[in-house]
Amino acid sequence: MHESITIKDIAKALGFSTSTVSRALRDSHEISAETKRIVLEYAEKINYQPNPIALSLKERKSHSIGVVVCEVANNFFSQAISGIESIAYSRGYHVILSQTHESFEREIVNVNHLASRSVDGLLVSLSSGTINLDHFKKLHDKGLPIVFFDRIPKEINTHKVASNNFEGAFKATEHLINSGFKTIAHLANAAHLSISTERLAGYKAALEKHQLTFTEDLIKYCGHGGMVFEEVETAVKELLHLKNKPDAVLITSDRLSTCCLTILNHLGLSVPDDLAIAGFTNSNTAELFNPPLTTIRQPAFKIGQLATEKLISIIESKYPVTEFTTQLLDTEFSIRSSSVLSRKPALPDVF
Amino acid sequence: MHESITIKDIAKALGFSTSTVSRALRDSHEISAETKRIVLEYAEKINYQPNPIALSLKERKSHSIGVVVCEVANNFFSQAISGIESIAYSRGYHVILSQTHESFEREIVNVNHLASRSVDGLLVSLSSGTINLDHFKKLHDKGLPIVFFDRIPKEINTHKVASNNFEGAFKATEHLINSGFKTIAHLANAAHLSISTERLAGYKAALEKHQLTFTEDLIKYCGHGGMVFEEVETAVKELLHLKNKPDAVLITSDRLSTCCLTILNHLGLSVPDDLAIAGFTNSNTAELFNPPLTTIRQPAFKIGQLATEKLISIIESKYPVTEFTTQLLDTEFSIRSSSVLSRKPALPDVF
DNA sequence: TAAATTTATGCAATCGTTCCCGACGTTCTG
DNA sequence: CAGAACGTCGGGAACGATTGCATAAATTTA
Repeated sequence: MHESITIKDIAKALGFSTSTVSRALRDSHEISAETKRIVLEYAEKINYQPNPIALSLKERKSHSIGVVVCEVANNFFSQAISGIESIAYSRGYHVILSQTHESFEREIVNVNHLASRSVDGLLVSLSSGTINLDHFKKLHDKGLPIVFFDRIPKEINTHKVASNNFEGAFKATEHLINSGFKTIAHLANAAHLSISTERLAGYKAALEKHQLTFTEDLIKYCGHGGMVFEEVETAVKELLHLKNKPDAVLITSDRLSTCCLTILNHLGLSVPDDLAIAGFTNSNTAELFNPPLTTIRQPAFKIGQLATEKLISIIESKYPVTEFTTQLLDTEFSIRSSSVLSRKPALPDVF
Repeated sequence: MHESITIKDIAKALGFSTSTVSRALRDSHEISAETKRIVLEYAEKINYQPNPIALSLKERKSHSIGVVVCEVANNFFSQAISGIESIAYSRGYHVILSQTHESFEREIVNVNHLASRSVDGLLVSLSSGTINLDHFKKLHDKGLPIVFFDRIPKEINTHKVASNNFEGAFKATEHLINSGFKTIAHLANAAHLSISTERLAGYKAALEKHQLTFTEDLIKYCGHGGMVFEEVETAVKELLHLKNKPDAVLITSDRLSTCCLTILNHLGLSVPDDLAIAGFTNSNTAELFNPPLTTIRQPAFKIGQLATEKLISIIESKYPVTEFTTQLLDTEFSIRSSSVLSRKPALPDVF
């Protein structure tokens, strides 16, 4: 890739100046039709490609956006990234990927690495290890466009796109209640994440609406979100040994859902008879599970698309953007046998 | 992000020339210790960050690698990308993502877009729509480092990393034979992909070894690799209506495996009694399926890592690389109930 | 016909950095 | 003590493109 041709080569070959060539290629009005033709034909012939890095330097714009997620190999995030890529591609932006592995330090390093002017904007889903947002605030104050998605912070005023986690959890919990379950546990990701608090709130609201008392014991947090199997195993076992043993559990994370099902299968427990399950997951195969899993599915692809559109709108805005939105997208609730008792028919879900 | 500080600002503030500042920051031997101290302290104080784009222009190196895959939201590829990111990150490279959606045209556009000098090398898994490799050859001849992984071409001489598809298919087929199945169908991705031909060869070899005759009818190709459900549905139904109806099927693609199981469940057929299944998939939840799915799993993460290491080794090589390797990594075979008859005990797998 | 305008092009600065080369001053060598 | 050697530093040309300004020729206008 060293003998790459530049505008200078064209100028030299054709006897023009570089400015004339540049303008001809850009179809400037101040270049004669004849000159344009000559330049364009020659450029075409030798397959001239403008150097994007030189352009970036000049325009102070890299035409690329950085994506910061905890893990790529995850149903939700890979779908979201697919959405991000689709929009970015169509708008002429490159997508640069980085993973935090739920580590605060890694998030700081990645964000700064991306931000040190090689990226026009950032698309971020917070890591569970994030304990403060200074690294984002600093960049945001400097004027770097940032859009948060899925795991979003309250403290930073910018566009945010996420699922309607409250309603997703509310609906699923209400479904469990309507299906006849009385003691509903809650298995969650790291407690401080927006997805956790919002889903917990939805869960609580559903309990309250149906006059079920909320018990702290029934809430279990798994800080690693299912990445550490033992953590989930302990949590599930603790739930099962409770005096007020739950008959159902709402699981608010993808990996947690599958982990929990695995654990119950290993323990030889029957789902839903011993313990019913409804879980947040973006797996495409929940229907295939044994038993088929009742799921709350997030519109991951759409979330990625919307977040990217909003980011690019900030990037390309002529004037500073000060009005920001937080957009919540509805989740998709699918009732399957993991939450419907086989021995006694379930009550109708509407009532 | 406009008031970003440059080496010039430091020079002006400190009364040095830009060259001195640059050298001081680079810890050049021709700068006095005292000057270095002053410059470094000041740079630290005002949080100077070198402009990577200017560096790229100067060094003709972007410190980023382009990844071209058909689909991010896919178990195998998202795991592979995770491996790619892990190595790239540790070696100081950015990962730029693009998807072809199995389209030839899109592959050409993406590859050229990435290659037009904004990327130091390319990591490619071919799309199923790819009918010729001219776009890669052109770039490869120009000196752009390319490493292929998973779906690899024969015609281009460079590093390649993939699974040992032959052996994976061979083992699984032999397992089906040893489990007592006589008529083993083969459900595959687009016929011309390396993964398809290699897996087909493994399948044929196992049949041959066990004196089973190979029948063309029993091979069904799904050009969209399971992205188009109807295509798979048609293929499966055709298999089921064959005069020599298969009692087992080897499925050689991730999405195809789950699609097929879904279809069989929908048809009310019992797996493995009506039709046994063994499939290539990188799903983490095959164990949870109904029935648990016998799988051939590819070391996706490792493949991504190795491919990236090889790519970076070419990129950073002082002299032109002419010796290339094709590395095949072993697959992981997990026998589960989808391939083991419940009515009659299976024959031992060894023998 | 002189002046004003338009047309088509070149010059040179710019983006932020590196690095070759030259210019000092000091110290060492013979 | 002259010259070499060294240690420090600045000037300025790159890298590849864009663009404001100047300029020359051609054309129009008065």
